[in-house]
Amino acid sequence: MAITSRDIAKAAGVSQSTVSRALRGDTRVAEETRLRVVEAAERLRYTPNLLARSLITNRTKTIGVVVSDITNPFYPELLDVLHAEINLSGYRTVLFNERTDEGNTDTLLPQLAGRAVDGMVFASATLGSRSAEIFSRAGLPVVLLNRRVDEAQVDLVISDNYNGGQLAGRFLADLGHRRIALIAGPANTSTSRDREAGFREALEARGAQLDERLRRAGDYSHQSGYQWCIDLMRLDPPPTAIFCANDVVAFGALDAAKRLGVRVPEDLSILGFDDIEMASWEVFSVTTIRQPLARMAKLAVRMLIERLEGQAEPEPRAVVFPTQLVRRETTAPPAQEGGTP
Amino acid sequence: MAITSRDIAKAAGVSQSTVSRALRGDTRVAEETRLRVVEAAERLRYTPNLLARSLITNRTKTIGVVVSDITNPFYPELLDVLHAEINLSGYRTVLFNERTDEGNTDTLLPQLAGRAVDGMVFASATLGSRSAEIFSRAGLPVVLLNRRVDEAQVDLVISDNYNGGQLAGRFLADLGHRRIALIAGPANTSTSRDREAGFREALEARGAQLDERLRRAGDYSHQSGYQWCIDLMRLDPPPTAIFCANDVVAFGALDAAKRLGVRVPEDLSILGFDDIEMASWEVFSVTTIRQPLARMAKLAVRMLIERLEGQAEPEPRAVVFPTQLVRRETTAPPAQEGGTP
DNA sequence: CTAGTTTATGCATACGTATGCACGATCGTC
DNA sequence: GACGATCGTGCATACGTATGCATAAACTAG
Repeated sequence: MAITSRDIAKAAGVSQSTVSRALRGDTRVAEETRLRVVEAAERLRYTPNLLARSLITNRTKTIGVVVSDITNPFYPELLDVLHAEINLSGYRTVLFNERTDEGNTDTLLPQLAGRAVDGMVFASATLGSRSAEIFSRAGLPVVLLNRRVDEAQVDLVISDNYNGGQLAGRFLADLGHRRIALIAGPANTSTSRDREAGFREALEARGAQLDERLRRAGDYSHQSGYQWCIDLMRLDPPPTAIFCANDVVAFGALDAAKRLGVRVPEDLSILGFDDIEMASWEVFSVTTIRQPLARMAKLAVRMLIERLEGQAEPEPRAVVFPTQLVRRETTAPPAQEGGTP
Repeated sequence: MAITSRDIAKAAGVSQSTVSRALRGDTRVAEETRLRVVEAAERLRYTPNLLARSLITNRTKTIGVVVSDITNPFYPELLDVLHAEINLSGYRTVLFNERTDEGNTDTLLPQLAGRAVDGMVFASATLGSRSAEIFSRAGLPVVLLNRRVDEAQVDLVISDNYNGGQLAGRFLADLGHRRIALIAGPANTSTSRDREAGFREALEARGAQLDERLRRAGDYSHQSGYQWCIDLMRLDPPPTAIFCANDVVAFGALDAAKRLGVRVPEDLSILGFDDIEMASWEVFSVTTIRQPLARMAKLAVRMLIERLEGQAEPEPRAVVFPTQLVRRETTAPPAQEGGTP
């Protein structure tokens, strides 16, 4: 049915091995026969069977990318860059959209150990998860993007989330806010943990320690921002600012504020994290802490490829990018308590 | 290095064939030896090499999904459902994020013909594109989701975009609008073409023929909605309503309106298409034409799988889902021309 | 002109699994 | 107790490609 290299061999009057060599550009094959083979291959529309090739070479030219919720706008943005960079390197992208929090590592494992991919990019590792370690130990190159995992001895590309949290805390405190709320991400993510730690440190350094009653934890979703913002604004007195662990959460909070008729930033300041594309949309225009996502994603792929092609030293590398405050329109000094006369 | 079925065979004291049969659940293998094999496999952490398996069975258990711009929120939503359904069926998802408009079908072709996937879901075919046809002709099952391609004899899952356009036109005209603008999608997409055709028909039927000076065409992006909305509102007189070929375009238009200080819906009505998740976010709350995207995506995968498993009749099927108007807060009757005294 | 070298090609095999076929063992039946 | 049926297992091979090794042909050098 399908056309194999043997068919080409027959058509070109050479052996199968010569076909293989000719098409792969082996210098030892004569120019004349190479042309004959290429011609025959094109005429018969031959395309090599990648499976058979991979079986021999033990390389699939495929990279797996794990995200936890592709519906969250944060990931498509990452995925876009990842995919482009992976393609550019001559690899394909296999997508795994796994709720890592549900602990279904088992679903992934067989697929990978089945040598279906050459390497993995984890864009959403959770702290408890041992998947990265398992894969790595199975000899599969792995790079962690955006999140850390404590034990794993793997390549790492993240931004300085602790410092990002500090920037956030400093900024809000310096604006004059004192009743500052926090909507954190999942406890088992390094991003949320580090951002919160930095945030707390900065607040404390300014004598504005985080009131535990103003702390909420969600799952980095729009829904969690929406729901917790409503919840927080019901307090008496309500917070004058909310630090959201995520831009998407900030969008949810903004939505809630609009729903409640709370004016942003006059009555409530909202601060996000990531600076995804949408954060700059006019309706949001959210002040946020920027991570250089595109550069991070690119580097992650490059590091993985390097390791795949065997040019990388064995020791795992960790690259940390700086974060940066981006001022937009969702933050302002708090309103005067008493109001104007 | 890696553990093969031969290692298991040795460990369990049977032949390689028996291992294969035992693990695949062949009934002809004795229960006792089956257990012995399974035990050995687990003990040695054996995972079958999928490449070798695929080479024999000629099935990779992998489905390719093509989207044109994963950054566009429309696609992640589709992708989420597609991926889930594909996983559920025991398949993997290979992602292709190709700007089909750039005609780089050539990048795709070798990968597929290389039997790297069992079938393809095209979520963003363009009218001119012959890729679907090519793949289909190469014996690779293909299903078109969301968009049509004229010539191709392949399975098709779309919604009634023509009728959706009619709903839009009818709704705006019946609200009393007469200066109605259109921001269309790319001319080479069936969705945009059909929506526009239905829209025009409905307007004409109400004596409110589309003014060509109020027509713009973009690329379904936020950016295009933003830019064209600003452009349209500079006209004198400006339109009182804009039908956007897409929710994302509508978001862009809303953004522009906010930027310009134009009140929505008081000064300007905005109507979208798709009803993606974000459309219901409070900041947008955009009136739109709903397509049952989740159901469409699920069906597309099911149809493909059916064809893969060979239970489907050879004739291509086309399923068309109905659309539906969803009223939210971005549409209202036009303001009185003269204003109130 | 011969021996040694280079060059171009083919032969054979391997990758790891699935499976048709054959064969030995076990069972039931009369 | 012998014979056919059934069952369980192993042998051999195939999938399509890549590659080490051998070899034939062409060439170089003395």
